[in-house]
Amino acid sequence: MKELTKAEEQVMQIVWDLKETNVRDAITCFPDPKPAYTTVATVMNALEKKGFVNKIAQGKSHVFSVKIPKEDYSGYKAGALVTNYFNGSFSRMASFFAKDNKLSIQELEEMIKIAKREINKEK
Amino acid sequence: MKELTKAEEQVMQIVWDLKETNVRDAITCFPDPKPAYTTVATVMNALEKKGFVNKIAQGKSHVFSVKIPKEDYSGYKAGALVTNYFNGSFSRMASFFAKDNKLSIQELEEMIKIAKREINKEK
DNA sequence: ATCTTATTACTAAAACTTTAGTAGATTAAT
DNA sequence: ATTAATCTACTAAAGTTTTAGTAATAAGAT
Repeated sequence: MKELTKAEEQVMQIVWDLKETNVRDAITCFPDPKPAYTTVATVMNALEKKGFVNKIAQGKSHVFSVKIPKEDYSGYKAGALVTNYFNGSFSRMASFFAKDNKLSIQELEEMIKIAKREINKEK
Repeated sequence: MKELTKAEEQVMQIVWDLKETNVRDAITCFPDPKPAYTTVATVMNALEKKGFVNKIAQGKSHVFSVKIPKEDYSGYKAGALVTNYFNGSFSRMASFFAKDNKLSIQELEEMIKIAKREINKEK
């Protein structure tokens, strides 16, 4: 999996959001001050070259659509984070979040449910 | 919290590991081909400027020691990941890991324990 | 058909990151 | 005290990323 740079990631988040978009529409999703048209176009082309989006001619412009789903990249990034910052242990990360009160009761209960469901799957 | 660049992060991981170190010792932790002495020294100084390490003269050289604990930066990175890739929901991330069979039974049980402990804390 | 507007491909300037050299200072050895 | 080795501060080249301009092209309006 190729890495995205900051700028590429920002544009890619918009593509993931919209599923598909042309340059003009993508720009409207940027906070002010909005980047130049050609800036976004350049990044879009980089995303295509890296295989993250498809580029299809449509009318006088191009439509860029998701090629690598957000989930794929999320998984890649999450895996790297756990490896580099939590000794490869997910529960270590969970414990970190829990300690910091970053998790609501609801989220904790949801986590228990998920964990139990997975444990039963294995049996 | 300031962001670390790739090179800075690599050096910082070594400092976190060793707690404190001079440039020469840090270099031994690099895989071959090892970077030049001055390269590591430059990055160390950048880390000091960013407030991640302390720099103390000791004998003819300097000792760099952890100033921002790994946990602080880990938390920052994990928070950003959850925000940007899991809709701000940690349990969504947990579920993602669980589905992918990236979690062992042991880890899942550990997670349940952690969650239960936290839930009881709140009562 | 000409003019205007939108889009793209190509290019490049500006900013940032990485890597390391050089000169000078400090220490250690003889 | 001269020499050798090590370290730092400063500087800068090389590489990468970000941003956007310019020229060419295509579409739409009158």
